[in-house]
Amino acid sequence: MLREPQHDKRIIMKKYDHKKVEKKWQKVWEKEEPYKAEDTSDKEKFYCLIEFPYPSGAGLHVGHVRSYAALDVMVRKARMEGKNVLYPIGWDAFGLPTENYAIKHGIHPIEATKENVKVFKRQIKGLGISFDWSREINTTEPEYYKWTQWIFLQLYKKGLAYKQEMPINWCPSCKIGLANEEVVNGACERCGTESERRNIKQWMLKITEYADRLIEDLETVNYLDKIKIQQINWIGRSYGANVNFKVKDSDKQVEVYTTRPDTLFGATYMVLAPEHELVETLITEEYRGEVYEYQEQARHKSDLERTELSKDKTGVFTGAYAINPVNNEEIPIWIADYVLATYGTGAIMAVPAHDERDFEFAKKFELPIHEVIVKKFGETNPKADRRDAVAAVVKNDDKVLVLYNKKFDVYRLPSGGYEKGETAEETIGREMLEETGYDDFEITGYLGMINANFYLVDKKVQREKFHKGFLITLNSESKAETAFEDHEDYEGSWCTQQEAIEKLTPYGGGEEEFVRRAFDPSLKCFAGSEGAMVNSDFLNGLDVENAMQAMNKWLEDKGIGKAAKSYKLRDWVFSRQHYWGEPIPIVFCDKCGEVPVPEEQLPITLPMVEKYEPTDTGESPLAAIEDWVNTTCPTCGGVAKRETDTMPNWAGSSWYFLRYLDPKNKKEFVAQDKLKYWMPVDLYNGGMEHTTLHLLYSRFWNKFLYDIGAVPVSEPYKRRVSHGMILATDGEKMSKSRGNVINPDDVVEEYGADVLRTYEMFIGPYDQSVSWDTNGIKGVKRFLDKVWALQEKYDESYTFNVDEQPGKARDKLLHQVIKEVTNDVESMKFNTAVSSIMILTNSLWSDEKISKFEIEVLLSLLNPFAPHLVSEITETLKLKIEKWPVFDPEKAIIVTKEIVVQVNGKNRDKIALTADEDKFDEDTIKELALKSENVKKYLAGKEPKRVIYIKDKLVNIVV
RNA sequence: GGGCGAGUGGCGGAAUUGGUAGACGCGCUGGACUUAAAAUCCAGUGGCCUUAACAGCCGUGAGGGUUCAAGUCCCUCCUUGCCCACCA
Repeated sequence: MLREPQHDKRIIMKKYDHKKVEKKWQKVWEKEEPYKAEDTSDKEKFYCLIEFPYPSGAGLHVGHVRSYAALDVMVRKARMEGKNVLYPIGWDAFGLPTENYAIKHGIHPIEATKENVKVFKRQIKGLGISFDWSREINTTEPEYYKWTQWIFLQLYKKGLAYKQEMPINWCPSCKIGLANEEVVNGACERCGTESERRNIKQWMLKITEYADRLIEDLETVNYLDKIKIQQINWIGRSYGANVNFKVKDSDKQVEVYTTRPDTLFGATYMVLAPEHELVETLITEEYRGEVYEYQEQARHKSDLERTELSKDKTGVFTGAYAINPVNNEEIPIWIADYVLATYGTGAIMAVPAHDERDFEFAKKFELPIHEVIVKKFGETNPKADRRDAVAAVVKNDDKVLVLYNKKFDVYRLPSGGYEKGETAEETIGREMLEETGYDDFEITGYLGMINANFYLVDKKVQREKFHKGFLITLNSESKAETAFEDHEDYEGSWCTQQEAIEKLTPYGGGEEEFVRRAFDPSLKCFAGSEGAMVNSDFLNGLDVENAMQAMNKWLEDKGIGKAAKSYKLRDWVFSRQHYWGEPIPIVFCDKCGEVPVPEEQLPITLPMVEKYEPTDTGESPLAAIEDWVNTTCPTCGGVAKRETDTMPNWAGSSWYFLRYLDPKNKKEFVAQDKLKYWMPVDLYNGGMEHTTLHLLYSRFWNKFLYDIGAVPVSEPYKRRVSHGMILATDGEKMSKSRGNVINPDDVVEEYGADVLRTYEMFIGPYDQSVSWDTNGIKGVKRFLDKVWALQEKYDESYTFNVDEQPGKARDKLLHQVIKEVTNDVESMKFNTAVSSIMILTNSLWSDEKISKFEIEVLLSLLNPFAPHLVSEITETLKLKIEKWPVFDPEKAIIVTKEIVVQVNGKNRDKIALTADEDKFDEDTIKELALKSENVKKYLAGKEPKRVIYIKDKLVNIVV
């Protein structure tokens, strides 16, 4: 018998020549510019923004490719869906790396930037990313930074830009100011000399004025949760109160900021930051020497040292006392570097009983600790019998003594109430002896007070107990013989921390808290919100929230303080003493003072200079260019000098998304009609490292521009997403020094841009970091080769029958894949999108002929990922794939062909559904399931209790 | 110390959000083609038991819990990544 020849599926067609094909299509796109956005249109707009790159000498990184390609997939799909797409690109080129490169190689930063941009541009174009190149911008071109300077002037006019003395990091050897990132382990990155702090007058922008809106408006945008949370934490808003403390024997006052005004009765000392301006006027003669010495030390400590030594508190007494306004107690005023000059008022009231830092400080310097808030267990009951009591945590290395009451089956600590005239210590000593019998012990610690509200089973009363805990250490196992007389019901046992907590908790007396505190001393300064006030006069018995309100009201009534907010966010230091940045458009005139440059004189261009090194004085190199610095005053025409500081490189990137809309406009920074059409940005992708600085700065600038009526929306970005890093094959960060860098040029050369793009989409979840896998890329190449080879199977005249199998199944698959790819691309799950296209490809591969519909669907879906290859096949086969395919929801429903039958949740059988599957209803399927031989075996004659049916999925029989 | 995540085969990772765990890809094994290799094609591939098949048992960091049913929800713990870090 003649066997039918098996059809040969090997790729015998001429191999796909990526070099030729990709170059060809890149030329076509260069010439025809199909990716130009229309300035205005009736079409729905889609503004898709990628963080523009810093054109460094290192060239494009595979990490750039990941996000550029991802958004390229989204915009190519959007275009196929008929949207007017804006996907622009530009260069964020001001900044230190280029300046350092220029200094090192003697090349002007302008030239260096040009070179780097050229490389980046060639690389990006070689990837076939569909940027609208007609809108390319560069932050270092005067036509661009003219408007950066213009925005600065607007900020200045509104009082949001001001000059102030600020400490900067200073390298005494290089004689330059250092950016934070240039200080490595407290030393200059370049020469290794230890850096110092110097005060220099700096331009500042009042971003703190926008802090509340920067938090609140996050509710109106769609950012990843982790991005929102990071921004909120960075801004760090807290609510509390400012309180004025009078200084004893003086007319001076010290204002402190606290988030816990409710604990004011527990303030037993006060601490000022060493830099606090009042320190000088407060110190008494006796302590002057010590204070000065401490201040001097603090000045030389870098931030790093200050935090590294965070556990070990340091400080000195000033000799002065303040008066606690609530109880008129005299409290000593100290200075310590654990208090930051830049946060709050630079001074605190210390409540050592309820703040861990204050607690450590108080322990070290033996300052008093007053408990004013106790942790609460159970709900307060007004009818409860109120008692004061003490409890003992008898602890040896890692075990504590727990008593068991046989009669009532409860566990307790040795404890009891006071007898007349007893101190707490005497009570605990007596109870120890009575309940445990031990007679050779010491009190080695106090564990604080708790407030327990519970039903006492042994006495049958509702009780509210104010309970003090003491840590007890046994000196020996010695026991008194008579002790157990009254307590024969008790039996002691040694328990681990966990055992003790588990045993004591059911009792309801909260004694387990003492055990926790015995093992973790930091818990002693309880400061939670579930507490009750004690030792606090008019606050006693209140919960924390009410106590805070009551205290705030009291402070306001007495004029001593008032409710206040504070932020971790500081104003933005906007000056740099460097050459390669936008000159700040301000002039200093002897007569008129600080004068803004009139708008019509913009841009203030950077002069060409020979040397870019900062000067010995810490001024920008611009200070040395006399014919640039010396100018005339715009107001009086007299002699004046230009500001020589430049802007940080965050400046240009704070508004570039606006300039893309109208990059060549000479009259305005952007025309209003274009802003109205395009803003806000629909999708903005960037690295997590820019979440706190760039993202916050640009939101701030946009809000400011909105306030002055220059832009139409308050929030610039509708949706913000973030890509994960691409790590080297060893799982480490790619770096030159490790020698593990993958250069995209090499990959494009060997495999082609389409393979690189598709591989990076397939490599893993877009928002997670992934390691490069040299083998993985081969799999993607095979996949694209297979698509290429499918051309051979294409038969224009072939169609398949959708009413009969297998045509029906194929039709279903096509719709399912369209659905999955459509949804996955929208939710940026590119890896599973590629996987779905692979499944379709494999399915088509097993057929001898492919219809027009099939190949068009495949190529349409693949086009955003591998546009060169798809364009080439489309042209060769004379196909049309201009539109994104649409799925039929009916057909795209995934119905499994089998129903799983479980017995007690374990898979036991499957029921195959035949062609007329629609006929099967619930009862039929349940019946079929019960008839199954295998099911019968497991039922073993028993009657099923319940039969659960999940449509099209499974039957579970419960016995 | 605080905040946010993550833990699934030999590897990268899927899982319609509580319903057949391991899609897709890599790697590996066997076969076809070849003088041979590469490339390509076909088949298999979580572990254990088994010559093999059938069947079975185990299995999503560990331990408990909720449920007819848990990778998915709840509690405790372990490991790990990133960001911030004396913020009163």
